Amino acid sequence: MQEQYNPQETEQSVQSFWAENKVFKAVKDASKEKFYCLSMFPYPSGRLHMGHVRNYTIGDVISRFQRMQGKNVMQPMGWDAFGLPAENAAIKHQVAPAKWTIENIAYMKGQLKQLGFAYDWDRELATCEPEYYRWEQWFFAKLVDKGLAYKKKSAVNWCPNDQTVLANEQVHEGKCWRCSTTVERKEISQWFIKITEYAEELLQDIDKLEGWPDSVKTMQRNWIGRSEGVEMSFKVKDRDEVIEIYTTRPDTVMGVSYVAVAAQHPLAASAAENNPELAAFIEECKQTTTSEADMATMDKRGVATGYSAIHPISGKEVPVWVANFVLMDYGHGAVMAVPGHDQRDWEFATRYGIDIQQVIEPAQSDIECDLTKEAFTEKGKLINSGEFDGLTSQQAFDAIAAWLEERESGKKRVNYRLRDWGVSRQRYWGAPIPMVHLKDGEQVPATEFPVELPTEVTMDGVNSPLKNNPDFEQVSVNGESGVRDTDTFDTFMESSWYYARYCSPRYDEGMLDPEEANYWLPVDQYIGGIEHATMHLLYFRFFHKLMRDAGLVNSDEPAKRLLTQGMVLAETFFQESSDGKKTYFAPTEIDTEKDDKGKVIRATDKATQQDVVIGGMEKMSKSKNNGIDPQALIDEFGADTARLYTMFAAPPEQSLEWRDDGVQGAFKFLRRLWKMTYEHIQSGAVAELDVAQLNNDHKSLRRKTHETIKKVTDDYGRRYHFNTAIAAVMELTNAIAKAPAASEQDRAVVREALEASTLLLSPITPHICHDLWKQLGHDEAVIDAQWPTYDESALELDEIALVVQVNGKLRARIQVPASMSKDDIEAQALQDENVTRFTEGKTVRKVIVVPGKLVNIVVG
RNA sequence: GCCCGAGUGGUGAAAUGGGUAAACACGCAAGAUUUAAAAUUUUGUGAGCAAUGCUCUUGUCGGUUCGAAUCCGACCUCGGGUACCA
Repeated sequence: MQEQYNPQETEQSVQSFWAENKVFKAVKDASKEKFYCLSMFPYPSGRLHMGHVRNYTIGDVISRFQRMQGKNVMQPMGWDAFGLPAENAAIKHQVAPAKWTIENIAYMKGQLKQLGFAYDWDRELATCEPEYYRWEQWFFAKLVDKGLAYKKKSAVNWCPNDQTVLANEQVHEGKCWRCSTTVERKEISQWFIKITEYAEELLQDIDKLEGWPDSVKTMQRNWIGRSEGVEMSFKVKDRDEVIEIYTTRPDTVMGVSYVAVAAQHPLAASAAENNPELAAFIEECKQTTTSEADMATMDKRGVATGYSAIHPISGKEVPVWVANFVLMDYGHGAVMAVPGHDQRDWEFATRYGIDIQQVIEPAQSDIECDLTKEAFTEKGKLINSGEFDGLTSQQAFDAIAAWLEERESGKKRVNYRLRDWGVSRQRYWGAPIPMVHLKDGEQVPATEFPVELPTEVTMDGVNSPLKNNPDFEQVSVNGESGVRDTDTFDTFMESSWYYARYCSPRYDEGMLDPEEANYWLPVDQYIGGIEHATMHLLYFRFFHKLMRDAGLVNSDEPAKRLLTQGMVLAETFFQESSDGKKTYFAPTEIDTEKDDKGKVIRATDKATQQDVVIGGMEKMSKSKNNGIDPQALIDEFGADTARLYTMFAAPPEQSLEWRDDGVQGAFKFLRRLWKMTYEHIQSGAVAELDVAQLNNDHKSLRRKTHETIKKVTDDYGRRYHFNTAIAAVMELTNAIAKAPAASEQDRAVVREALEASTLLLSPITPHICHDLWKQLGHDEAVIDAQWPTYDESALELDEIALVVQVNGKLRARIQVPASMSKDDIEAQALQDENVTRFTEGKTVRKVIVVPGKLVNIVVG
């Protein structure tokens, strides 16, 4: 054994050992319990950043731990290869998206290998490969046949100058990020998948997700947004139209003082014909983005149509307004407005001088209700509501629904906030939507797959290379000539089923090999960023149910356990040009000045020495250019240090502001462990451990060893708190350093402690532990070693330390025999000198004894 | 705006089901070693004070409890998501 720890040498040789022996190849084996551990695959943006290192180290630690527990572990890796950044890079660097993506994959794969992750690389896949997306296209065609996919008009962000569709990310403060033109909404025809048909099941099955964090489950419930309400119609006076609305507060219906419709509502268009003010307003409403955050924070405005609607119960006339906050995509594009009992309606009514009617009064008189200040939005008792007066909100819900139902002007209805999934993207770098438009206007699925995306293309930044490309567009289906859809799929499509494809990635007779899929699925542990809580993780669950209903898998949910890692954040720096365009700087391009708390207070561009704006801590991403590349860290200290430091910095679920202050410390610890093992081996023969012969020093180190095994096993297997697992091993190694090593029996106890440390750390720092394990005299590789178990008898204590409090304040510490009774403990505590100082002259009112912990004496 | 989180020493954090606040590290200070430095190593390190001890301290304010970082209420700040970034 070498005296010095040389991470580069160790890591290279251990990695070759793994590769040559195909140590991580996963093969179906019905005799063993399987464990499918999956980390969310990366978008190949160019280089790994610390968020990736953190995510993949967590997955690797869990995989290695489960394997040492005897499970048949499968841990795959692949690439979420389609997406917008490739198109942006293509335009910026004049390189085809496919080429750029493939080069990035090659580089990042090299980085993942350097980090020593236990992947079965034979299962690698990239979503831009035709062998992958052909099955997605095939599956979509099935959904079309089943009526689960359909086409409808829907709004996109449109840049009228570039004549192109923009993603929300490409719109900054309502303006195009390239040319700063004001962005408009444009309605275009697009494909949708009926996720709403599965809304109820997606909601109900959240209860089955026992291993998922509550925060994610709550977010999904709220996202699906089930509500019970009433649907009713308001006739438009002197016209044929009817306005359909949905409300969750039918109890307030007698307080309706206007009806508001979306700017895109047909009634708005007809009213605008003779109303230039309204026409101008509708035109103006086009100039908003499609993002919900923008809609919700914008100034709420409206214009009256001049039409009146007839209240379905009272028969009273109320004005019809067009309002910018009513969404055409949600419900029927119209709402009833009750300013007395809805805050948004109240603000709108106050602004435009519309009546505010109180129809609900508080159930108790001590609840404040002043409609001149704000709406009263709580439930209560009905007033000013004719025959419904006196009912509670709850009773009125049913009574009003029944009243409407009898007269066929309304009914109860369950509604969901969840909308159908729009999957059409007017972009090039994605999986082509396999639909063909025939001459007669009919749209039919392609019959041959894949519908291959041409990869030798040039991007001009405006038009998709698929458009006006006869080689791609012209096609014949069943002898009829047609034109292909030139849109591509939302990239969430690919990431919704990759986990299933990993089970049989080369299978070419179908989307999934049923035997493999049903052996490995569901995923036992899924790991990824919390930012995916609603969208990806909902589509992922939805797709699993679609595949189940197509007979491809036999489970209801795709993943048993979910670990959402907190984001790795880093400071962002940018400069803003006069037209509002932001240029982001990488942290390496910036010099910073920090205050004494380490907060950045000034930043300058290294190249120009100009000040730049400090944008705050944000998640590491390509678009903010704030990713920290782990390469320098790996080059200097090795993968084990990078892995150890990342795991030691914080528990996985916590977000982490990146700083590398402690990297040296992690490296130092590994060097110390190496040296300690080296010295132990040099120090001479080791006896067989003889438990009967142990002295107190031996017992104490041995107790520490077994306490550590117990704690670390719990931290890995149940808590997923790797930072405290590492701290526990550090404590153990500190104890080893202080332990005597003179006799053979001394060294036997030390040997046991060192072997435990090596095994316990091996999931986190697998390279060094592989070497140390061999040096400690084992033939098998550490990855094939059995996870250690603790010896209950080693944990036993004769005496325990208790804390004594007086009125909740710590006053004394006492040593008592472990078997002492509560009464005797109480007596001993009351006699303690440090206690009597505070109890003297006072009455002891109560004594609380918490076994094994403390005694609290209450005096007064 | 709405939904979900988080806030503890100079710093990263720990305290697992209401029971000793600050484990384990980083940094810093002093010592040993060294011609010197690095490396290594020992000790100290929440704040204040009349310092063998006492008081205060987990974003702020209030509450429940023998006992609160932990539970409840209100607020402040930061992060994530908000349906075309992935």
